[in-house]
Amino acid sequence: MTSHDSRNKPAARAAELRARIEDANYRYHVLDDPDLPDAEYDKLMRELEALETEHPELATPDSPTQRVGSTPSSAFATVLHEIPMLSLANAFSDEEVEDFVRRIVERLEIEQPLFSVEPKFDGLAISLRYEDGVFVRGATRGDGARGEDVTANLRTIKAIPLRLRSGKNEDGSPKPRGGDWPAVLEVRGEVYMPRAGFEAYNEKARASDGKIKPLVNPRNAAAGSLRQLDPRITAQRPLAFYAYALGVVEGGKVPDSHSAMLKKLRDWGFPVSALVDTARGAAGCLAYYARIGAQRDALPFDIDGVVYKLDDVAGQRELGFVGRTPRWAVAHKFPAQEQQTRVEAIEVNIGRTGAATPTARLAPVFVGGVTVTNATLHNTDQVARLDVRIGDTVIVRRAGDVIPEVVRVVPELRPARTHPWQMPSHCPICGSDIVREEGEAVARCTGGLTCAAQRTQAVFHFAARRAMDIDGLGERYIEDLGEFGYLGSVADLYKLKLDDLLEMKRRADERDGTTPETVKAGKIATKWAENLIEAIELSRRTTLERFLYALGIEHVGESTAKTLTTWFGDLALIRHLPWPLLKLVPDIGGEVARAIDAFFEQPGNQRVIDDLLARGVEITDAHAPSPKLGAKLDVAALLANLEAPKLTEKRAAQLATHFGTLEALLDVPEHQLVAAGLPADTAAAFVAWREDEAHRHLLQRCFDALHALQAALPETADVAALPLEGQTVVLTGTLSSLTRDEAKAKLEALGAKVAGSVSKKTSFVVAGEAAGSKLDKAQELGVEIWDEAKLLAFLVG
DNA sequence: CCACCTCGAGTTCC
DNA sequence: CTCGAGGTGG
Repeated sequence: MTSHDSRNKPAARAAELRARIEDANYRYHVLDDPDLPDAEYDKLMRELEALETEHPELATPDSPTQRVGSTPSSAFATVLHEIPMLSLANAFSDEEVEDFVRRIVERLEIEQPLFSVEPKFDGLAISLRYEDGVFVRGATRGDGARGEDVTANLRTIKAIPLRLRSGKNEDGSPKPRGGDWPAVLEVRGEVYMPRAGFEAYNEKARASDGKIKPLVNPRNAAAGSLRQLDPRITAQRPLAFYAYALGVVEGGKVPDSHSAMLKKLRDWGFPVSALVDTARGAAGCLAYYARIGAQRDALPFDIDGVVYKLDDVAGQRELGFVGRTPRWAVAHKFPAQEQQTRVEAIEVNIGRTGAATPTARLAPVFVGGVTVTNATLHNTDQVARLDVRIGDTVIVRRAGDVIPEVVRVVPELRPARTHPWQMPSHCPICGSDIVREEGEAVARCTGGLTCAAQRTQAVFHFAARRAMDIDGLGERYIEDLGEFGYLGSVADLYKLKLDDLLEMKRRADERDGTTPETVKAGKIATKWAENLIEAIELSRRTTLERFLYALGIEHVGESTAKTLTTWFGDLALIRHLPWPLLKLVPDIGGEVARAIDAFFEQPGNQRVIDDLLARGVEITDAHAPSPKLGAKLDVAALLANLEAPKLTEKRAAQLATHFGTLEALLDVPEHQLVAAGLPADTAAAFVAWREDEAHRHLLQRCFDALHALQAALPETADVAALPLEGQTVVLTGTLSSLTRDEAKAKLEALGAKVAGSVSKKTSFVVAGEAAGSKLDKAQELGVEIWDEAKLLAFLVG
């Protein structure tokens, strides 16, 4: 025996062991036909481990022993999906499926298209990347464009091959070394937890006396398991995997039909569901749906529908996408799971604006994978429509996959002596009147900020991530701070000291009779309070947009806050604008303008703003009003906005040209109005209107504000017109080098308005990969179309 | 005046 | 996510 041989002997044995183990995995997970008893498998694994320990140089990253790494990570890196991970359009009825098929028939001009059909697994979509046949990275779907790197956790799933098997020749003989896979291959599929594994795990959890927490349902279990920071925990979870799609493919060819591609994936070592099949036309798809639906409860895993994909890849390419969903595939969902339960109470929630929302408190019921105890009833009308009463038995369903809703009452199970539910006349929190305005769907508590519920919600909104972004200020803390008098208004947040928080906590603990954690820990645990103080401190520097949104003005959400910011630029101006002036701005109509005006007219609100500024809230992006505002500051338009009787746009224009300024109108005698060409009755009506003190005051405020704005307006000479000023742009398809949000922000920065749908007013459409109907529409209307390259060139130049 | 679109607000569960 | 309501354009 040569020394050469003795060096290679362990290496040869290791390779042999790996091949045996991989083959066993393949037979078990892919072929579903195990040939190696568990004990034997374990023995091989132990031998391989021993060998690799003895000869560390033999250990390779794709060895089966390397499935469980040992280093818990502290966070998951973000992975960009070069080819976005799709979301599918849903179909809930036969008609929708028929429509889907008809569209394909019409567009492709083919009869009876062939579909690759498969179950829709209820798990977690992931993407696996193989380079030269070796698994290098795996990521969650995330938002489709970017997900989280969960490679270490995915490695622990035995159904996921760490390296690809050689493909087969036509005659079934294995390909030579290296296989026929592309140099880079991304495989998409679903990680799921088989029901048996789920049950077994929970059995163990129940036996563990609470040491192991039971899993809620297989779907959440799969998602939760992949998000474990420590792969050793993931390794203990019974996870499996099915492949069903491809992502990036480089340096190699893949079959040109979906079904052939799935076969190929199987050869390469990926589990592909045995339930995948092909079907022709809508009828074939619906038959498949019925067939799978009948088996659903007996399947070893959860599914929530079936998926139909046009089998022919060339056809897929031709059909393209609408937004982020392909036109060549659809998910046919099983009907939402419905359950019966009892309404134990109907409670009223008070929102930030005082909106009183009835909520059904339900006997806990397991629907669609979660235990539901609450369901919103939206408003009084909805309760009346359903005639839900306390004590009723109702059918509950999870609408749109998430939000529980009461579908109907089961009348035959209604107990005796019930009566229709009525909105209480007084707020359950503060006792103020609950009033429903004429023609409105919502009833509101009139308590305003004297109502603890509204105050809490207002502060919660103020602190929200998209508002002032005070991290860690949750509802409970806000309630406690309010209860113990630390929060008269949101401005008091910026007065809080560490000691205040600790004192608040002490009193809350005392009230609840809980042992303060500060004592339990044996030392003073102040970290949370320090963090909160720090978060409040960080929130001080903010933008006008966030600040306005945070104030919680009725009808002013993120978008309107942005509109106000771009047009007026400066809080000092905005806080004194009368509503006729606000109304000059596009997208701000009478309702919104009045709401803003009314908010700032409240002295209490002005004081809160003063306090916020005095306590160090700093708006970092104040600027002069938009130069565009100059054109809007038109006396005629402003006059028309006053809504004085009979003062139509035409009359207003007449007055404006004749008198030039608003001031003149405050005292101009009636006969001069007539002399200016106004009909006698209009002039009289105007003078009468002007008599009213409130109206005079409004006029006064209007011209004060007009002057203030005109003074603040930048010199027109300075106006460097933004390149996309006045242009409306629509984005469609997927851009590869930047996200839609980023593209939107960049275009807006150049003055463009980014709209959602194409009309003849659209200046141009930016079409990314797989652009859909918006592109069609643009072509139809002859709207200019840019591709990504042109956009990038423009953004750079 | 109506149809369409966009925005705001409220909501559930882990 | 879904509903209601406000704003705008045809």
